[in-house]
Amino acid sequence: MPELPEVETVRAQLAPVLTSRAFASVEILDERLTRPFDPRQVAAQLQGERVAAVDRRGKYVVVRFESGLVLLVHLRMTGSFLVAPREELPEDPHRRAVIRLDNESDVAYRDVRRFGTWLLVEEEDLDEYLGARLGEEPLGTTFTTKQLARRLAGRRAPVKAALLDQRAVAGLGNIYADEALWYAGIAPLRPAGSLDADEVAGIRRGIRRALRVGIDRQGATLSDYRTPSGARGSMQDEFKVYGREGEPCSRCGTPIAKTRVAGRGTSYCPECQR
DNA sequence: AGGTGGACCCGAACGC
DNA sequence: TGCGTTCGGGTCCACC
Repeated sequence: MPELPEVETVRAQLAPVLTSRAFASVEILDERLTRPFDPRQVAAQLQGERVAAVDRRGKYVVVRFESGLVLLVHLRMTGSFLVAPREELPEDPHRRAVIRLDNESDVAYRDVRRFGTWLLVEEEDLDEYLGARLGEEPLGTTFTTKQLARRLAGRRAPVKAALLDQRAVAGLGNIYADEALWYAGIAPLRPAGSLDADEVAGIRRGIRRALRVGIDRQGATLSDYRTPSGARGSMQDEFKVYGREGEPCSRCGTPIAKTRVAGRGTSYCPECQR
């Protein structure tokens, strides 16, 4: 599933393809993608726009145009891009949109489960939109132990649930939350507000470590995820707990356990996560 | 107010 | 073999 490392990999591959190019034409094939807005109108607004930059915030891909228009893409669970030379995109029943650039490239957007979204906003409204939904960037300088502690203080929810709240820290999903808690040696069911300063510091380090490893490996490919060049990530080979139920913990040898936290499948080591 | 659980989707995995 | 059922995952929203 695309979490921060997967989205960052997508951003990094799309940036050189899109930057300074204009959208010659845009075709949106699924009305859900732009809901509640009319896909024909969104496509018309995008046509002719020239890309100034491709950024990322949390799990959003942020395509900035020279005009000040911004396209916010959220891949949700199965969204992906594929870049191909003009007219060479393969057949794909799950294709939801096609961008034809003003050079020799086409960019397809596919999404099996159709949860992904494209939203147009004006640059002046961007910070308000993202600020209402997202906390700090976990790999940025403003993501401090003190800042994270403030976000967790007083919360009775399990720390795993708190880390999945994008307003606490932006970009973690089910997989990297579990990985981060394993690195930190903290049990996922611990009430978020019960953690002391050292434990919060450990979680901050665990988050950054899990995400950095994920970016290094170009994300994790479980079933659908591909980078825009069609490649698979290899983070799944580095998982410490996710999907490793019954296998020995690489730190202490205890079999990895699985439970449910806040309605999510949650993998952890029952021995060395306290 | 803060926490939980359902809805949205659909392919894969599972059970009979 | 073939069918029906369950599951999962990010976010929003209704409900407690």
